[in-house]
Amino acid sequence: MGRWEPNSKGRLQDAALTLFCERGFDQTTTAEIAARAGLTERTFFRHFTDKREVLFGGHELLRTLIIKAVEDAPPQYGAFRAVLAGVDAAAVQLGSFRRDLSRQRRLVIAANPELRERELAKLDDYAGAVTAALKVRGIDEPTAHLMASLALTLLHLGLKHWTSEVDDQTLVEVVHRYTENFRAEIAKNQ
Amino acid sequence: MGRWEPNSKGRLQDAALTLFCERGFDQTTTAEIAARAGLTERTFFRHFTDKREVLFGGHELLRTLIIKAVEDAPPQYGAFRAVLAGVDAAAVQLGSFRRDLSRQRRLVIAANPELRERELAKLDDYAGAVTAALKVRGIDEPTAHLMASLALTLLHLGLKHWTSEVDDQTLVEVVHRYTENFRAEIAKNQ
DNA sequence: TGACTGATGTCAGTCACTGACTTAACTATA
DNA sequence: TATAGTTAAGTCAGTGACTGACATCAGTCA
Repeated sequence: MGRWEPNSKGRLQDAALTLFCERGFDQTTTAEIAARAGLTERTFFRHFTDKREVLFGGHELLRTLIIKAVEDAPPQYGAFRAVLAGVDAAAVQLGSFRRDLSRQRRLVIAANPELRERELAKLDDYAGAVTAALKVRGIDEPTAHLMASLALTLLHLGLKHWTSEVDDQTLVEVVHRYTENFRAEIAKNQ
Repeated sequence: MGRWEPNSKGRLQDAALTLFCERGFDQTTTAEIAARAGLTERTFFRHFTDKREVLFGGHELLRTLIIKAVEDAPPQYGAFRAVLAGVDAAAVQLGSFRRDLSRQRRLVIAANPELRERELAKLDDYAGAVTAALKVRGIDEPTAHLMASLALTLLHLGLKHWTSEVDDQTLVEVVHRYTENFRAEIAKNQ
């Protein structure tokens, strides 16, 4: 056995989610989270840049996943289809998580404005990466930005539905339905 | 003359923008802003819920303006056109501000992640309001959300261009150009 | 064996933000 | 006109997120 219990970061994340569910985000101090994980507050801030960040693990992984899907989309795909390939990849990944944990996390975030703000920032970070990937495919900057933003909104919406509703659709199916409705509405062009 | 100098809120906003430009957001304390405005820190927090908020005055006004434009769009307009009417209204309003002040503000926000986060939250707030207005027009929730998000991204992009570039286009013109490019790209549908 | 590393602890500090209470000019009303 | 209420501030004493500097000590490597 090592000098310390292993996986301190993961223990902090688990402790935080549990406490946030029990008492709420504001009613939980970083010292309490650390104590529950058998660590000190100072160590919490070595693993996470701030209190909110503890809820957003796995963020970089998802970003690289999306980007890769956009980059690897068939070269004849335009911006819209390329970006949808990215959304699909993310939806498959997110849809493979335990739905109940995703729902817990969503409830905590929904209950707190600061956390919603951070979630938007994460989405924007993804969107920035997707924009860059689209530019490599020859799309002009503003259009790339709009497509990226559209894609992430789509994913976000789908995730909200998937974690709140109790129907049989997979996350991917939900996203596809939303996409088609949107495309039809734009095509009307009136 | 009244007991206090008038327009304390405005003085705080001016003092904040000046200090943020001089030293940066992080290097300025709320006490310093208050002192420069001839007030105390406690009063700062009576006017603004937090330090960042001092940079986002006029927010409610712009929101009602956008919503009204969406609501007042001709009934035969679909979601896309209705939402573009909202963008136009906002662009006209924002485009009427002094470009140099808008640029100052943009530089401060761009230099600080917390401020960018708050700006995204404001955009999301607008988007939520626009979504509601679209639902009244009979648009289904997810499509309304996507259209609203698209509109606000368009506005945000245009504003970034308008405050950074030095060309002759008005904000409204910039937004229209972006819109057309985007519509064309989606219409390709490949 | 001894120097080095790396994850953690300890401690003291700064600063955003809040609650409770106070102050004094303005306003309305008896 | 006196008085009571309102309002926009000030004062003060917190709490808690976050940081920098330094200490510890099991494991590793020369």
